[in-house]
Amino acid sequence: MKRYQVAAIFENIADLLELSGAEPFRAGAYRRGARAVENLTEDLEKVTREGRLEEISGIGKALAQKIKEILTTGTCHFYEELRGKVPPGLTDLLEVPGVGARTARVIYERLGITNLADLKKAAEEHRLRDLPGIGAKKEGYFLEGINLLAGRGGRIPLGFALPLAQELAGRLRRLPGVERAEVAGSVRRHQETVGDIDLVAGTVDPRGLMEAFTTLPQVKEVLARDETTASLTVGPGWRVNLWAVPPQYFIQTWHHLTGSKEHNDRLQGLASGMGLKINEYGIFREEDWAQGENVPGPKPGQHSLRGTGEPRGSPEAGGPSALGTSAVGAGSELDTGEGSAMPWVGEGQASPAASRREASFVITSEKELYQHLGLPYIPPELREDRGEIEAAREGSLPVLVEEGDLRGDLHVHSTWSDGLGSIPEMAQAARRRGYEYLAITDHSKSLGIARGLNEEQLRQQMREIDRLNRSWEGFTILKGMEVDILGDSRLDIADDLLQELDLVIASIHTGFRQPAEQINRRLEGALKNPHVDIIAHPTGRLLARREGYSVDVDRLLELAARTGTALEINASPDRLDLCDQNARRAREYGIKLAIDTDSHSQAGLEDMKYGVAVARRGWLEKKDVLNTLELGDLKRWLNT
DNA sequence: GCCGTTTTCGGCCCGACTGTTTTCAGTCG
Ligand SMILES: Nc1nc2c(ncn2[C@H]2C[C@H](O)[C@@H](COP(=O)(O)OP(=O)(O)OP(=O)(O)O)O2)c(=O)[nH]1
Ligand SMILES: [Mg+2]
Ligand SMILES: [Zn+2]
Repeated sequence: MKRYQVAAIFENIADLLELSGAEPFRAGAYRRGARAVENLTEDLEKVTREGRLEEISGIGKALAQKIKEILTTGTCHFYEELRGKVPPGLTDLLEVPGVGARTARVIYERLGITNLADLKKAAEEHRLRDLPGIGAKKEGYFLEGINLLAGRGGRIPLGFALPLAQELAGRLRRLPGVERAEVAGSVRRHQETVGDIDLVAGTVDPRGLMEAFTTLPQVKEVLARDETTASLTVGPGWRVNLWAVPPQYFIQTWHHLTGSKEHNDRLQGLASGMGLKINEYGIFREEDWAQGENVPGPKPGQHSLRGTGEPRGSPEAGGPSALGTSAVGAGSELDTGEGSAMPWVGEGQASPAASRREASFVITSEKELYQHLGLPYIPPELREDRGEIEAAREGSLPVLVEEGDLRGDLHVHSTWSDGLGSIPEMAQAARRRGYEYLAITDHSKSLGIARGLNEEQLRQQMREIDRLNRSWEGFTILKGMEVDILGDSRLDIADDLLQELDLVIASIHTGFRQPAEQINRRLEGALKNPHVDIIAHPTGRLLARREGYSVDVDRLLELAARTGTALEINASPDRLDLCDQNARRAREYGIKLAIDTDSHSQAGLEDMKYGVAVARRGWLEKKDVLNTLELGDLKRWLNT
């Protein structure tokens, strides 16, 4: 857990360095260092003890020394010194759209402003417009931005974003002229929460596409729109961006906009080491690129709707680009006409400089793109610069688990406790999904609010399940329970009864405020109990609603590995617990993971995809996942 | 500050747009 503290300090140092006008690459080194520490799968303190810090890519002598210092003292001198020189409040100003380090610095140096409230006041009093590099327009944007910040929602949970994005992409796909429409950005990478929804379409009729997109029934507000990009909000203010590109650019642009930024960054670095250049328009040999520079053509930056003095965010005009990467080939005289092969490119049309070059290779799939860089295909879930490039180069990328590999669900509730579906109903839903087995794991008695089962009720339920299992073939209900881990680390149900169950899940539902020490003791009790097979939602976090209880994850993993206990990836979209990074750590410990929906209804079984998303982002292969086993093997595993 | 199938020094991802510039820096995706 210390690693987040170190990462936060490094991130902060990077901001403060930029604000102080330091060499940008030096600040960048701290940012890289922050990410390296955050993405470390090993226990940071262990790596430090063993003197292996400098083996981490991005950590050199200076950062290693600072990590040691932070681990022992909680901070470091350099950081404290920097905070003395640069008011730490200045980092808040960076939140304002259009305000970067440079601008924040000028504002501070000239006006002494160090917080958002003062910035707002200064903007209202028109004291910003006289500063160098700032005029009346920027001042207006800043003010607008500050006001927007207040009402800004947090990130969107994937459980909302993914279905919405797929629905929107599906609608776009059906429009005339659209050859492809796909989800990009963090949604495609299946991040647990996303900042916005990014969509890309390859079309011969961008204008028609934009018109249709901005008038979809879900649209709440159109924030910005020009001929090739649009940004709007749906639902409670969730932002959706669409880029339209000519069909021949689709793959490159889709890949570029899938990111992550860090992954793109690394790929581009890799390319330049190979004498190649890669951008959203194609892959270029350096020679070809240099040649292209001489290609005569219209000057870039002539979008007809740009710079018309429209207010920012006007639905009619773009204003300052709502989407930084501008769509390709927009011109003032768009020929949207009847299906010509290259409808976007024509004489006398303005197009950005880079897009006027002809790519050295024709790319028809992302796989080919990676091939040109000497790499195997890297699935979107891995594109985070968390070691996937190195693994790809070594040929050691994991073969990621897929939803189709799963043979059952091991954590499901029924009407016997707080579920909405009866046992037969849940079983039927599981069969419809093609599962071989389903574990019914209702709550235990101490969880009165969920109508937890006592010993007698559990025995009854077990008899009912036996009856049902005798009534069909090719499908098995496993007798299980989600046993509550009590405050004193005992389990809610006695061992002799647990022994009779096929499967025992243990989890914590109370005492969330207890200190880590106590939580870990409780988990330890469960892990050491020979009847406990799986720890459910091991950190207790609720996405965007509740921090987990404080638990020492490294200790938990160590003990789970030692006791041969599986850990859950709870697929319920508001849990996703373990998270991707912890799942990956668990895998490195050799721990088996169970991807479970924790369904309280038949529909809940469909949440499995979110659990699989977490598993894939955690680099899990089929063999790492308990419920990919066929029934016989699963039973053997449960009995050992 | 970090790093090396191009390097131990000199790079560090890339492109587009905007305002305010007098020819480009800052910001963003
Ligand atoms: N090469 C490059 N690509 C970028 C950069 N910033 C963003 N992109 C690309 C990759 C991103 O996935 C994509 C969309 O940008 P977003 O800001 O929406 O990021 P993303 O969707 O990854 O995360 P989010 O959840 O929206 O915050 O654009 C950059 O600095 N360089
Ligand atoms: Mg995004
Ligand atoms: Zn449950």
